[in-house]
Amino acid sequence: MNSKELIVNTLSNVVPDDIAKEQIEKLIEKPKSSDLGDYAFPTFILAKSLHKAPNMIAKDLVAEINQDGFEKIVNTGAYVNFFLDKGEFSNDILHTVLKEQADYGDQNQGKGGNVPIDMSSPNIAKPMSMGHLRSTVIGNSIAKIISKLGYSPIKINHLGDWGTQFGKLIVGYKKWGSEAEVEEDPINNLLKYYVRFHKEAEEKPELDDEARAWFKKMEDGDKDALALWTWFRKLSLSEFQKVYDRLGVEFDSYNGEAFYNDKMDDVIKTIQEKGLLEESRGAEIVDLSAQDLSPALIRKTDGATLYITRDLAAAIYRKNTYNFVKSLYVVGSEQSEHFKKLKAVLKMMGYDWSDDIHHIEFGLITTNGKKLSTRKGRVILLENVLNDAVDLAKKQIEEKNPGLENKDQVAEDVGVGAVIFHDLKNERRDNFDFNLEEVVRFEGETGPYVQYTNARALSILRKVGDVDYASADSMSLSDPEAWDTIKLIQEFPEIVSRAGEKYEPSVIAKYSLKLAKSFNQYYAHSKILTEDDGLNARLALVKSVSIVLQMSLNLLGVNAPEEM
RNA sequence: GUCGCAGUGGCUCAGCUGGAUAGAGCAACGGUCUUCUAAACCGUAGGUCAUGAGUUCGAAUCUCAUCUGCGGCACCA
Repeated sequence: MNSKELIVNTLSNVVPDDIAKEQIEKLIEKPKSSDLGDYAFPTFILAKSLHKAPNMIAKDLVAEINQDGFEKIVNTGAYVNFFLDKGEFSNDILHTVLKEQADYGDQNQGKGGNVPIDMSSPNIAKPMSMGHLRSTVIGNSIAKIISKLGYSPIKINHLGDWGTQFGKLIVGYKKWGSEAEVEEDPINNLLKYYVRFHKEAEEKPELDDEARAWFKKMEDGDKDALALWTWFRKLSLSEFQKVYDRLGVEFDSYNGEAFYNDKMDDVIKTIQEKGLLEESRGAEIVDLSAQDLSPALIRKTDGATLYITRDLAAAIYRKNTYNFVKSLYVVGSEQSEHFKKLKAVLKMMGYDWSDDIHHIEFGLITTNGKKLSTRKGRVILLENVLNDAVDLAKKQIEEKNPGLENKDQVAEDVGVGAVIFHDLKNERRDNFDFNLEEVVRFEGETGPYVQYTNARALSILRKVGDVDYASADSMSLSDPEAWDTIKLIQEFPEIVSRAGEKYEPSVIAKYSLKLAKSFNQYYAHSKILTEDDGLNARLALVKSVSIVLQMSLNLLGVNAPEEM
């Protein structure tokens, strides 16, 4: 019986019969402050039926209640406050964590079901920006979280490797570029052509016609055009790979837009067969006015397909290939309309599984309050941000721990970790204005703070050497200084499932900060390494904290250096 | 115009399905390293939770309206 069940049972013996156990369980809450106990039962709802003031009810309940198994049960105002037996509780939880280790918190609500996650999806020949970072790290973290909940995530990098921008790129390259230049620094030089193209096209609209012509050649299978496309794609991909390596992200599929080129005719045919395709203003659409949405443009006036056509093909392909239980798209919230349409069209096509598609939207990153724009050259290069962060981390190490052995690796872990953590710390939907100083901050509520806490815990464990605390019979720890930390460790499984249900890595990030803070407080106020009866239990606590902190960081995709 | 998202101390944000005096972190000020890593810890100061109604025993949390900001709104993705 867990502690909550114990409380429900205890209460149900003294509360009027018309209040069901489930109802009691729903009413039980956690007080804001530990001084008020570990759980509380508000008595307001009993006031009417008992014709008594809530304060009196709480007092009477406490007088009647059986206190066995608790440290104490008292009333404060209208609340009945429960204080758990610290020794027993800590003994249970610490044993569990030390036994299960990295499996602690594992759950099986997913039952192995496949969950494709559309994430990252940078555009070929453009640098990865902070926006792509968001999609990448959020998707990666969600993959790890749902994997712990028993799902099988499939990480798909839906590369932007097709479209009219390649026509522009080819024009730009032919006019202003050279092979040597591109080989030397592919992304930046390709970007240079792209930005210049847009600048010059403002004056010379005929450039746009040229670009369209080149893209048409690509679609028609022209050898020269496709050779250039293949080359750009290959160079870009290997540049992207460098960033993914640093972020520790791997993909199960790189099927991007081009992959669906030969799969769209079938989709359009099906839409037509179901009688959904209409002509409007020279284009072919699916009318969605019944769903209060603007029409889905399936084919342009010139016969070319569009974004949604491709996404329909992709959605169907993924259902056929993976037979998913859910299909996730980690894409900015400015596209929420698009996903509503996508789901609506699928539904109209008779695919009920469209309900299993979820748009995991996130807020956009701005600079000085303005949206980033590749075309205007207003980008924040992810690589620069990572480099700056790592440099700063290196500097900190030189200052604070100059004797550290693998400084460069640790600087990489800390710098990159700070950037990832910063991105995941807040709710996904929040917009944020990019501020380098804030992103690479190492103090306070940051990734490095959590990493540092873990490193200190590990340092203690290194110091004790061969004390066999892990197999000790008793890990009973009634030290009030340690109590908040113990309770937080116990909460971890609940936190993981909440993060999974909401597709919200910030739940994990916030939790890791709370646990780190709580442990740092304990650390600052208690001497852990003293020879007394409590040593085993304290070491078990330190070990448990480090296990859970490392797991939390891991779920976020952040490394946890042993020393820093 | 319309739809969506948001509005909490100087700044950045927590606040779970409504509940006990609204919490953190930065920044400011003041303390704590001969003792387990001071990337830490402790303290002080700072908020009529955008505004106005409503529901409720009880609202930052739910409903409606208003204001402000951001984003989307047919041939980009």
